[in-house]
Amino acid sequence: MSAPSIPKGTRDFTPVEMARRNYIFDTIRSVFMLYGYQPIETPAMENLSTLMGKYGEEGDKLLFKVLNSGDFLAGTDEKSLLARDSNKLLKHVSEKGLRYDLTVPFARFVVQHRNDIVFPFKRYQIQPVWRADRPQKGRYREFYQCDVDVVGSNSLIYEAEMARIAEDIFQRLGISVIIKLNNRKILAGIAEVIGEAGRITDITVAIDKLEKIGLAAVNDELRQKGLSDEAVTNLQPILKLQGSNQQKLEKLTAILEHSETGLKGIEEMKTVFSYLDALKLTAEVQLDLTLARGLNYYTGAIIEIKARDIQMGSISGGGRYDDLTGIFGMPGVSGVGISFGADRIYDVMHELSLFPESTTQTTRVMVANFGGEAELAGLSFLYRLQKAQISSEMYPEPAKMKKQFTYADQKKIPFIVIIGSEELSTGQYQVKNMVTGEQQKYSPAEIVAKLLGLNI
RNA sequence: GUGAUCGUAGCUCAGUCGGUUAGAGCGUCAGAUUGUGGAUCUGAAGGUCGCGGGUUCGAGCCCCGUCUUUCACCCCA
Repeated sequence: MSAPSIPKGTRDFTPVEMARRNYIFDTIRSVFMLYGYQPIETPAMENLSTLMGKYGEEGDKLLFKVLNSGDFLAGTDEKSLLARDSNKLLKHVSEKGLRYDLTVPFARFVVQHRNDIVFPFKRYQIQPVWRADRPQKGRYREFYQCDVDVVGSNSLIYEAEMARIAEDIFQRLGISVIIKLNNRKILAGIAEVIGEAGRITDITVAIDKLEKIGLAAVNDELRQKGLSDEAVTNLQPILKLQGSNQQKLEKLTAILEHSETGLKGIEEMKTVFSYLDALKLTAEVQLDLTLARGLNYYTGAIIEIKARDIQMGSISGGGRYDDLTGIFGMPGVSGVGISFGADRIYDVMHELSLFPESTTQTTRVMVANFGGEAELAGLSFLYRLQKAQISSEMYPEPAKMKKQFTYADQKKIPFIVIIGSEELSTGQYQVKNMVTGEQQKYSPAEIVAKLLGLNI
């Protein structure tokens, strides 16, 4: 039999890793709750009809599809079978898929539960998502997203709240970040004024690469996508836009003076900046026009967060979506949210050594096992410790002391209680502090009291 | 999806031009120490060289396929 394995891009997590992951999850969760968000969960699988077409063409390809159970070929027609036409075959053999993000399932959830929800609805959701991507640095096929969203309000206060939450979380985790902001309306306005209103996606995807491949290559790509030379020329001042956020907004106001949408986007951006000011944001916030984000449901603000001092994709991203619920038959409900990539945050913290040493929580007390009557007394005392809410365990057999102590040492258990024949006769148990090496005798009641008081 | 790349003991890695029985450090286990961990010393166990096929008298090493890892593109948390 060959060694067992797990699918490409998936991972096991050891107790040490889980302690660190939980540290991240706990931090994120407590901030979400602090800002008044409530948890929900949705199934790992959604109907394919819920997922398809929400993430762009590329997203559809990256969806994991689940084969129908039973005789999955029953509903297929011979023509597409013989033609090996996977696309046509798909809808007959698969009707479910693994969730690709948490935002679309959330929109579905809101529509389905609209009568039970108080709007504006503030929810958080921490669950894994799956993408059939090729794994690479910071990219997995199964990873956790931690989403906060609020639906049922157009208030730009929530845009600012997303940034506020992000800063709060990353401050607590000790990660220094840059918050990048943009607005789809500004992007739409740009497309409008250069005379290519229908090409927002191509334009944004191309200018998103500005930093990576440079101005010339972006222009080449734009022409290749079919933009006129004139449009590309008109785009240049926008691509070359520099200065402070305010200066950029002023220049943009002039450039977009004939685009109503564009001006609205600028107005929104200014309002968000004023809110951020009031919320005392201290992280660097950049107006970044190259920030586009491929997910095609965003309509207003776009937010993305990158860690400083490290080469890693964005560790958090989100934005405003005006009509995601409309796709599911509930129009006119606007939402805004942000997603934190727990696995990338882990990788950043690991590489920058930001985890506190004490994330691993283990047993606090081990009761040594001497067998016979001593074993029974040990068990009784063990239960007494556990009733007092002290995390404790007993060594399972009367092995050599060396072995029992080595076990406690390796598990970093800070205390050992020794109950042997001598202790049984005096009623005074030995307590060894594994950090200092000190050892003293106490009555059982004293031990419990001491451990509760020590709080180590 | 396209193009590269990696895989040898639990971990990190050596392994010459294709040549006998594949090595080291760390870790593990046992003992030195029969009621006391970390340090030291002694010893031991541990391998289908990712998997499958091929070339060869002979393959860890060469060739093909496959899986996995890492990386770039695409896209993204």
